[in-house]
Amino acid sequence: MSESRTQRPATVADVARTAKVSKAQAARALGGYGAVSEPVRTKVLAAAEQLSYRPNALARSMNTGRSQTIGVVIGDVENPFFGLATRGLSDTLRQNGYDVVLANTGERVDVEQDAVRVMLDKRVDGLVVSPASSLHVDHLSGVLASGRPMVFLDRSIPRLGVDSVEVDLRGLARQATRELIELGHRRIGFLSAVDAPSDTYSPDIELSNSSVAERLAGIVEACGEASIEVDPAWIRLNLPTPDSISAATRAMASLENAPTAVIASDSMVGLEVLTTLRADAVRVPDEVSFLMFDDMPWSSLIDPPITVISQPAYDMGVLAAQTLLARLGNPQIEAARHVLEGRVVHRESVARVPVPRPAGTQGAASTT
Amino acid sequence: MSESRTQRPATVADVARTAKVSKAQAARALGGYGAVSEPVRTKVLAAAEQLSYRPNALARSMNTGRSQTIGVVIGDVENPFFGLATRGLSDTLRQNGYDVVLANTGERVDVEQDAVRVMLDKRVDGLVVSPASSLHVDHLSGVLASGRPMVFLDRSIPRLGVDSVEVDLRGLARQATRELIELGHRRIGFLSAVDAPSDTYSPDIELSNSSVAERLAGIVEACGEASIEVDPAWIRLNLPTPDSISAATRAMASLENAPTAVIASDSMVGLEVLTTLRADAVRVPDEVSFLMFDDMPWSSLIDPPITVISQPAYDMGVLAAQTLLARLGNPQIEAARHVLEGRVVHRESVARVPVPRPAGTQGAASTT
DNA sequence: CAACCCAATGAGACCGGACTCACTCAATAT
DNA sequence: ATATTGAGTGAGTCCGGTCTCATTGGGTTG
Repeated sequence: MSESRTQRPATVADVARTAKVSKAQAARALGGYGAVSEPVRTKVLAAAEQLSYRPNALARSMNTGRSQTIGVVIGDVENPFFGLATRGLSDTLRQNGYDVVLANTGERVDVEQDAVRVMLDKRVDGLVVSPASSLHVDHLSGVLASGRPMVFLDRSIPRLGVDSVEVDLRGLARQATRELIELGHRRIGFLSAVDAPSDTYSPDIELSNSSVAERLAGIVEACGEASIEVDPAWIRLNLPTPDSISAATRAMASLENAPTAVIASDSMVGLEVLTTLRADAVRVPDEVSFLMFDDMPWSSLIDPPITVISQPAYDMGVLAAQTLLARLGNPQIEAARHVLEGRVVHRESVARVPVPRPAGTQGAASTT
Repeated sequence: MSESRTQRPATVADVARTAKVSKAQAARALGGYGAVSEPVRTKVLAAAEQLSYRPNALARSMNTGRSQTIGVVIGDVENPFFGLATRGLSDTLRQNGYDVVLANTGERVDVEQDAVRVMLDKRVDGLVVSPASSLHVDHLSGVLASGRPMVFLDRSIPRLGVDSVEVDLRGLARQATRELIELGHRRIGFLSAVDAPSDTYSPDIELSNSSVAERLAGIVEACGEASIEVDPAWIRLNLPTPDSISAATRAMASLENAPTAVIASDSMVGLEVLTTLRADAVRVPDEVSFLMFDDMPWSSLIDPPITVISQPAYDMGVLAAQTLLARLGNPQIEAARHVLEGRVVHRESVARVPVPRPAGTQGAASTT
């Protein structure tokens, strides 16, 4: 009854001893390589079974150099877009025998740097990154230098020459904005959580997050086409918390030249904007038109159903995984930008611009 | 200009050679252990810097036996509850120097078994599992036998004597159901995606998923207290897809004795139920009261705002991580069930039962 | 001045697999 | 009958760290 408690797991050597063969033969039988006679194979497998032998993946990785693990570095799994993409990634990778190490950076470059470093130390076979910044990329160049394949998800940094999987956010933003303009909107707002050098827009602003930069660029381009001058106050950045989004929404609404249409950079920002509008009894779309990036299951359920720019998040994850797997198979493949189809889903939160009312009656706040 | 491309990363031996000291001394200086003279330490660190040396975490893990990695095995990151919990886990673990390997089982036991096995092979230091089944637990006992700490999240399997972090779902379900009963409801429906031996309820049903079993038990208990007999047709299980949820919702609504209140097992099921009700123009709460488990940001945004049973998902992740970390520090700690506070958040989707109408006028379907 | 202590150091074992190399021996080719 | 082949085998190296052990030598103590 004196079973050795927490006995250390059996090794090839243990199996070999039990099967009364050499370590090399046991390894061959277990690893399925080299030449092994039938009786030996049988003995070894029986011994392995008996000792419930399991290979130590660490030891194996050490001399194969392959860890069967992929690092996934994203801003926030909590964001449903990334949640879904992560599932696409993890489903696909698992089917191909890879595990996923997940790192959540909270969109902080320093955390990202650290996460990437640790993953390289752990010898991941490849990385999927949604880079927090397109300005600080030394750690990403480092990945390239290490020779490990990498794929960017949702964002890209063209000069690095890395595979990327994205959606034509700029085009979609342009399209959606054009539609707003056709409906008579001339003042279009945009809110994003993105970390930016200034809280509002300026023509020469440089956004570190390329995917938000694209969204904004599309909006600005469409405005440009229609010779609409964009008031910096309509574009609010640096909104990492619900409270800041709420405050920005209110600030924007109480502008003398408040936007008649508002675009949220993602569903999390959108949710907060909508909540604030609801709290302030601002009617959508009668008083403000609203649309947001990312289609969520609830988008069509709320009142009014929300017009959205939909991205195939799950498929993006799948494609990113496939791209990475392809590159693992053949590192020579030329890097490419994979652009998936997104689309504007028209629902009921966007309407023709309300008839302008006499100045001063708009909003509750007094602006002297 | 003939830089060696993709040069293999520097090792301790390389650093030692460059610094002109022994491998052992280099290792000591880099590892910060043993006795190293100041000049040697300086030389070694300089050499390491020059070669941009990074320790190979695999090699290190091999003889320390610790990988600084925790395995997280859950049903579905896409489910916002798990998404949030995962963030709580990963934030906390990262702060303590641990990485997270994520596995998504889709609630399938075979996938879970496989995931756990691979993680043990990779020598994770501990596991956080949301067990898909409380019936097939051999692989989980295996984890225990391996001596690696494990914590259950959201679910528990008491006989295994494993730490768990949960919410008193049974109590909350009982409370919510009692409230429905007080409002006059006598026919209460329940829908869940959980994999079950039969599609509907029976008193001796055995659910593999303990957290759904608790929810259901709470509902049944409250009905029992009020001497309400539960019609099996009110309880629909085995609803893994949106279509099946939708169909079950419709089937339930067209029963002669259709429930006057419906409880959804989680927000994903709830969303689909609500979408179906909306599509069928069933008014909530005028015609059916509705409530669901898990509070989502959109719960209060839709019309009507949804009454929910809220669980502190993020905090559950944090606590699970802390519990695991504590056990890593001291394996002797007695296993405990950690029960966090959840609560019923009253909003507007629950109302007094509608006045019964004459038989035959209820629902569109003819029941002869 | 001998005895002793301990910081500093290098050689090398070790973790657990993968794999190379040299060798045996029976089956086939000449 | 002899040469050639190759399946089958065991000994031992290697991956890149960690860590033990024995040795050296400057400083302290009796």
